[in-house]
Amino acid sequence: MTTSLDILEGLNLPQQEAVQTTNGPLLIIAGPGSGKTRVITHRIAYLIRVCGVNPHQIAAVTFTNKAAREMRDRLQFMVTRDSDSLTVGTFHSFCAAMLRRNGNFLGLKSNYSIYDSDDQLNLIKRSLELSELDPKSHPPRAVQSVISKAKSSMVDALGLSQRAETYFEESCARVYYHYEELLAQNNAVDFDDLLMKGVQLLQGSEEVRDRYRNQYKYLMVDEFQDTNTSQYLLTKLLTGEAQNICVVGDPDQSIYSWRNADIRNILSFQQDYPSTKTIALEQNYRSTSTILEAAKSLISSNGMRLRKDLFTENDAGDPITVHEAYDEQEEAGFVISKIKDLRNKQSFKLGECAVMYRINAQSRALEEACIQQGIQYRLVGGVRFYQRREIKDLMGYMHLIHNPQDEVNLTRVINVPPRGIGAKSLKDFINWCRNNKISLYEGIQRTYESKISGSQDTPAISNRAVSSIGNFGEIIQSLVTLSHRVPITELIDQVLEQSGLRQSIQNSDDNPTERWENIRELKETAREFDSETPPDGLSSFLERLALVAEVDSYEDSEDSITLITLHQAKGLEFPVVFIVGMEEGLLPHSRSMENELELEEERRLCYVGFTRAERRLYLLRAFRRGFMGSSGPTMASRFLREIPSSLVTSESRQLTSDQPKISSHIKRSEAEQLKPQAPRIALGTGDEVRHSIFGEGVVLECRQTNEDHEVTIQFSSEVGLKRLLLSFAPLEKVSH
DNA sequence: TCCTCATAACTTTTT
DNA sequence: GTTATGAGGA
Repeated sequence: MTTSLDILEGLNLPQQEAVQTTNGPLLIIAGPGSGKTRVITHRIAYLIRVCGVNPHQIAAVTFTNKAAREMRDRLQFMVTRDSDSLTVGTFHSFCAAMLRRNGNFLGLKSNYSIYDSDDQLNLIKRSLELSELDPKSHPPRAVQSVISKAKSSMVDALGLSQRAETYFEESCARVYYHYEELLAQNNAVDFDDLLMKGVQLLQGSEEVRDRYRNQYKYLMVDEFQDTNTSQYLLTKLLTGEAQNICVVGDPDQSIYSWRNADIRNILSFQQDYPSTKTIALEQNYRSTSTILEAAKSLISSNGMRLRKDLFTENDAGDPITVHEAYDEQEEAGFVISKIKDLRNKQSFKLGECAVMYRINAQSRALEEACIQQGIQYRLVGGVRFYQRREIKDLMGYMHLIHNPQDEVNLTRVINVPPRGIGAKSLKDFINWCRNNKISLYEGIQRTYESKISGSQDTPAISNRAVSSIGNFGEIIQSLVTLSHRVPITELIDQVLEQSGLRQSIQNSDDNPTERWENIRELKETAREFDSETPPDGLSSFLERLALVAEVDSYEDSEDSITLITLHQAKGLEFPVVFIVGMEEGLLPHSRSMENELELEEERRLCYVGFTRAERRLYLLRAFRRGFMGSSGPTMASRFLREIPSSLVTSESRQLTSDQPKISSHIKRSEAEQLKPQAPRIALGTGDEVRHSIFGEGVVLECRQTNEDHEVTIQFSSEVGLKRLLLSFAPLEKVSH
C-alpha cells in the first residue's frame, strides 16, 4: 500500500481535491493544459493504491483510442501489475464488446459486422431504392445525417416518422425503416448503432444492467463535452446507486456538435446528479502567457460559456506572429522555411512543430512545400488508410469470411478482382436468390454445389458467370474453414492469394508498389495483433480495425513535422504551432457562418488550435486561395481581430527572402495607432494610396466590416490585387 | 464484361 | 483538383 502523499505530490490544490474526491458524482471542468489527463490517471491510481479498489471495478471511457492507450500506458507505470484488469476504452469499443457478449438480446449474432460510413452510405442508397425514392431529390448524405442524428438521440424509424415535420423527414423515416431491415439482414451495425444498441441492451435487460453495474463501481468519462445523448444515457445506465461517476470536460473545447455532441450534457449532469461536486482546473501549465491571453481573448467573444478564469505562471514568451501570404503556395512556403529556421537557428526539433488547418484539402500545398524543401512530414488523416481501395477490398473479404451474412461486403468483393461477374449477372443472381428466398451466401454455395453435381438448378445467367460464382463460393468456403484454424496473418496471405488480389494489385498500372506497401502495413498490424493472441482472433481484429481513427496510430517522431486538422489536434500539444488559412469561409468555415451557434463552434475550434501551442504560435492567411480548381480573393478571419494587437507581431512576407527586414516593433506600434474603430484615414473608391511594403496602388473597393474597413487595392507593383484591413495595413493616402 | 474517357458535382470537421 | 457516374468501344 502506498501513502496518498506519493500520488498527490506535484499536484496543485484543485487537482489534489479532484484526485481525493472518490465518492459521489464529480464534475471536473478542465481548461486546456490544466493537467487533466494527469488528474484522471492519478485519481485511478489513488482509487487502487490508497482506497484499495479492485481495478476490475474501474472503467475509464475516452474519446479516442489514442487517449485510451496513453492513459493505459501512464497507469501501467503508476499501478504496474493491476493495470491490465482496468477497463480503458472508447464508448464505441466498450459497447462493441458489450454487444459481442450480450447482443443476442437484440437479435445480434456475436460475429456481427461494423459498417463504416462508406458501407453505411452504400446501404442507404439501397434503402432509397427499396423506399422507391429518388436519390436526386433525397441526397444519400443528407439522409445519412438525419438517420445518424436520430440514432444518436435514441429515436427509431417509427419515432422519426412520428416527429417528422417535413416531407423530407418523412421520407428519411421510410428509408430509415428499410435501412434497419437491411442492417439486420446483414447481421451488421453502424457506428451509431453500437451506442444506441448498447443503451437498449442496458435498458432492456435488468440482468445485464445489474451485471455491469455490479462490476463497475467507479466510472470516469473524459471529454464529456463531446458526448451525445446516447453516450450520456449509457453513462447514466452504468452508474449504480453509489453514483461514483466522474466526468471531465471543457465546454470551450466542444467541437463535435456536428456529430450530435451536446454541450448541454454538462448542465444535465448537474441536474441529474444534484449532489455533484464541481471542481475547476484553471491553471495552465502548457502555454506561454501570451498564447494563453490570446486564446482567452478569442474565446471570450462566445456568448454561450461557463465562466472560467484561466491563468498561468509561465513566462510571456514570444509574441504571436501573424503572417499574410499572397496565396496558399506562399503560405506553405513561409511555414516550411520558418520551420527550417526554427530548427537551424533555435534548435527546435522538427517533431516539435505542427501545422494545423481546417479542412484536409489544405494539406496538399503544405505537403508540396515539404517535399520541395526536403522536410519530413507526418500527415494525420487525409485519405484515410482504411478507406483506401486495396485495404477496403481485403477487409471486405475478411468481413465476409467472418460474417457470411454480410451482403454489403459480399457484393463489394464478388467481382474484385474482375472475374466475369458483371453488374447484369450480379443483379440476375440476386433476384434468383430473392425468388428462392435464400441469402446470397446460400445462393453462392448452391451454385457451387450444383456445379459439382452437374445439377441445372442455377440462376438464368451465362455459364461463365455461373462458373465464376461457383468458384468464388469455393474460395470463400475454404477460407471460412481456414479462418478457424490459422492466425490472422496467414489468413490474410491466403485471402490475397486465393482471391487473386495480390496478383491484381501487383500487376496493376496505378501505383502497384504503394498499394502493396499499404497491404504490407495492414499485415504488420495483423502481425502485432497475432502476437497478442486474444482467444477470439478474427472478431476482435475486425472490431479493432473498424474502430480505430487515424490519430490513434499517430506517434511522435523526432525528425518530422506534423500536418493535422484542428479537430484531430485536440488533446495533443506542440512547442510550435502554425495555423494556416485564417480566413473567412475557411476558419470560420463558410458552412457555419450563417448560424451563430455553429460560428461559436468554429471559434472554439480555433481556440483548441491556439491552446495546443506551448511556446510559439504562428497564424497565417493568404490573400488568394485555390477554390475547387480556380482561385479567388479572401478576407482575413474575424478571429484574427479578436486577439489583442499587443500580443501580435506581423512579419511581412519579404522577411522570408533576403530583402531588408522591417522591425516588427515599429510595425506593431503602427498597427496599434491604426487600431481605433474609426479608421484614421478615410478611403473611397479611386483613391490613390501608398503601402509601406507593397508600394503605390488604387483603391477598387472599400467595405465596412464589423468594426473595420476592408479595402481592395490594385497595386502597381508585381503584388497586384490585395485585400487589406484598414486597421492593420500600413497605408497612406496620396494626395495630388 | 471490362476498360477508357468525358462530365458533373462536390469538399468541413470523424468515432 | 478531386472522385463518382455513365456512355461507348474492344
